[in-house]
Amino acid sequence: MANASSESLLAKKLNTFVPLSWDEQTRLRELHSGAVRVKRGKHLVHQEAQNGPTAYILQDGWACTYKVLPKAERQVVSIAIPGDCVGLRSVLLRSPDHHFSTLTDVVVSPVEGTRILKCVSEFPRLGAALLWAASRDEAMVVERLAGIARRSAIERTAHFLMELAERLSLVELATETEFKCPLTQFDLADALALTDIHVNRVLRQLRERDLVTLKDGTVKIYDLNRLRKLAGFHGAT
Amino acid sequence: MANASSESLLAKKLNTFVPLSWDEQTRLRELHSGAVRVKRGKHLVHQEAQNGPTAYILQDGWACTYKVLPKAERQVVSIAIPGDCVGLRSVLLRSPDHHFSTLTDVVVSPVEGTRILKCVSEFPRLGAALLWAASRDEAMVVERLAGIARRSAIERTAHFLMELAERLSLVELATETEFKCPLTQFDLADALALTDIHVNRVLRQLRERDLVTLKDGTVKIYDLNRLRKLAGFHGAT
DNA sequence: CGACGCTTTGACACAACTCAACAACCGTGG
DNA sequence: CCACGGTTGTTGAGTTGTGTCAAAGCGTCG
Repeated sequence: MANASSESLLAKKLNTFVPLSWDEQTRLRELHSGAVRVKRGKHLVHQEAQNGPTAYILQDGWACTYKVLPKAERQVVSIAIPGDCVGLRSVLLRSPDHHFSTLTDVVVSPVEGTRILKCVSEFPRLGAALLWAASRDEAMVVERLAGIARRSAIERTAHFLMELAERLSLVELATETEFKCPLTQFDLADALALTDIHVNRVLRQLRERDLVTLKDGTVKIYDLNRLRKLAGFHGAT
Repeated sequence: MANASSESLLAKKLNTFVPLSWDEQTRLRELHSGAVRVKRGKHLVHQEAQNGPTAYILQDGWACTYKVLPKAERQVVSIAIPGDCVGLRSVLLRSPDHHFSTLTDVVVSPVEGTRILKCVSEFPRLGAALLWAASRDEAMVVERLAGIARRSAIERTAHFLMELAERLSLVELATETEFKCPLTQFDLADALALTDIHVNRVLRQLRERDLVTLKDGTVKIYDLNRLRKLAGFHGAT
């Protein structure tokens, strides 16, 4: 799973929203110059340094933010794919109290909050783009809330996979019919609010209905229309 | 259910976070000078006027934001009580695609987005306070997500009531043991992701266990400690 | 008075969870 | 080389929490 190109995925994504000038692009590039490798299953400590909370730009690999409840295991709040920022909201707003962890081996660029804020004030359009990204995350949390609340396990799963497909294709990590997905069934369970066992059964159903398969870390979509209908997926946040 | 005092509830709430100067207070007051009555069950149209999206400051009564899914009924995303802003996030970020509606007869002050933004840039501390309020909302959405995902119906309900109690006491609309709650069991069902029928059963259980009652629009808490334990409530966002 | 909105209750169905195995696939070390 | 434990996936049998359907009670308001 190599980084697709030398151009930053984040830049690519933001570009589809607000076309960025060359100045802005380079500045963005500077922001995530320092890349760090982190092993899978690690906690990204979002340290309250003197420079405010740290955000992480994901260059490669997947991560997630989650919450732990007293009794149950963790509930994944959002999944981050290459080109996403983890902890951006914590910088813009002040929402602590959920954790970040890596789902695969990962390459990240830590960015101190103050640097982001400074950058935003110097390049307002960049700020607008980042805000867009943040509000997109926000919208996804709400969508997920509604989904978990009101969709059946199979609809939820279908929807989740389609959302992933859409997001991944924004950074050119997915085609119409296929993409890599390193999530285990445990991870899926944490994200979908199901048991790992039930995730397995649901995946079987999806397979038996010739809709999607998830095998060896790759998702293949066989019938986009029926899948979309099942998920009640509207797309394009 | 009269407006508790001549002082704005919003001001009261923000004050507990950032002490506001007299200037800031008056400016805040100016923001919601125009009060409008709206009947219960109305849609608050969050019109995309030339002045950007409109937010509403709730002076009196309750409202909610919700999403509608293709199949199911609506899912309430957040409940707004007096002193809250509806649609603030839509102003700061750009998250449309959920709706606002009133749960009771209501008194609101519509505020155009641009006015808020202007005010924020002139009075940064006020901005900080508003951001705090927004991020608090955000945190509650996440908490709700986790709750719906991982808590049982009774835990969820208990938690929800405690959250309400805490928020209401911030604007002095709740004592330690009692507060007014105009929500019907249908409303609760929409918020808790349950059926109205099951809400009823859950409320009965809570009553039979001598924890809380909801009767004639008032919630009475009988055993705070056990309730807190049941809900896994940590309080103080 | 009837109509309507809200609550309460019961009987039943089903989706998802729990518990319990087992199979396949690693990488590691003897 | 094989044995090993650890991780992930697969499947079955039985349980349970919620949803569904149906009906009735009770205020209030017109």
